[in-house]
Amino acid sequence: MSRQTRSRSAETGARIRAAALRLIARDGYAAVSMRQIAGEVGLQVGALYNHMADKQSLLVALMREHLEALLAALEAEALPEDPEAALEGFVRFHIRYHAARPDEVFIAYMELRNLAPENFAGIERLRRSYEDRLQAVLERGAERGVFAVRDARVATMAVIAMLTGVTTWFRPEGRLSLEAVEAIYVDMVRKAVGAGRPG
Amino acid sequence: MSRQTRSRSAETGARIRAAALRLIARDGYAAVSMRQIAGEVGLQVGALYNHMADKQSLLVALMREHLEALLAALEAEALPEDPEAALEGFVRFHIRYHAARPDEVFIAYMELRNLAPENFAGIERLRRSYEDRLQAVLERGAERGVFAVRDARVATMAVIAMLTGVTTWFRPEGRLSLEAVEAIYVDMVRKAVGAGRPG
DNA sequence: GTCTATACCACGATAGAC
DNA sequence: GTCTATCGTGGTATAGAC
Repeated sequence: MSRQTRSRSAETGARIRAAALRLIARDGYAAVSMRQIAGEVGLQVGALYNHMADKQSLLVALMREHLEALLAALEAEALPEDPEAALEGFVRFHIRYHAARPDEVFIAYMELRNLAPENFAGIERLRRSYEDRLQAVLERGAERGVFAVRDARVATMAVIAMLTGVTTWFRPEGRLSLEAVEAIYVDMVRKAVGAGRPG
Repeated sequence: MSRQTRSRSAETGARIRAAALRLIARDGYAAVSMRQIAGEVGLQVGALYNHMADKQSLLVALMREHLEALLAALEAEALPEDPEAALEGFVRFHIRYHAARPDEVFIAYMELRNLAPENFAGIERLRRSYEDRLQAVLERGAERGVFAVRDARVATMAVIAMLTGVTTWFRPEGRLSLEAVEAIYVDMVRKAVGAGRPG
């Protein structure tokens, strides 16, 4: 009854977000209409507004869900304490997680400008919190003298940009397996931050 | 006369593209209306169509102009033949050129999905041609044994993603000067591709 | 919670006077 | 080459019946 109603409603909301995710990743937030999303789910436009306040909050929900899941997954990874091992773990995790979710990644990076300022701030905080995990690894390695990093913040941004870039060209059916790509990036990132060098 | 008319017309076209560049970089192609662009230039909507066939060809013109200028500027740079020197030259050039043109860069990377397929192909060819300049440097270095690169194509994509990422956070009034940022990236990129190591 | 119907507005693009 | 005016379409969001 009430439980069934609630669960059915929650399910519809999830189906709406799933459809919106796919459409927005393909065409962009501004180019996707509420009518399109409704059609994809088999609803009329008006029914969407039983599940969200407006179009903007739909976008916010997609980004927030993605970033919170990303953070939770990184937590679950439980990176080792050793900086070199933690760095390799982070690189492999980031590539694997992002390559598996190209739609979410695309939206979270490209649709930031469509967020109202108050929403932008919250999303940026989540992203920053993710970046800070990598930065902490680099700083720990630098302190211990196992990494040679001139500026941990810049190195963090450089590594994340490099890794996220994989989603723009990687195709599962392509020349290289994901495992092979991970290995190449682990190698490049390790070298970039001066890991494994004679002290 | 006819010359004046032509030059005035060309100038209006340039002002339209400049306004469109700024607006599209800020709000996205789909979110910017022809009316907005016209208003910015001080024209009525209809007048825009004296200078372009439609909205799509405006976007194509912006991207094409950017990528052609980028390629020409790289040519003008005349990278040295020595791989290590050429790599440093490319890194500094790419960061400097892109940091100075955030609007163009943003559009060229983010609005690809708004291109009709036939336009997409041409734009992608230009981008690929730019990437190939870096790839050639990496391959030459690898052949001579001065770089340690497992896969030149992947390394190319990794380096470009890393460098272009600078535009997402760099601010001239920020903590680091552009010169300082360049130096940090030269260092990281050199290490990432194994330059300057004992043979 | 979904439906039909609609309010209200903005869109890209074009026509024709000047 | 720019203007005014308009066509035809589709946008977000809401109202009220069921």
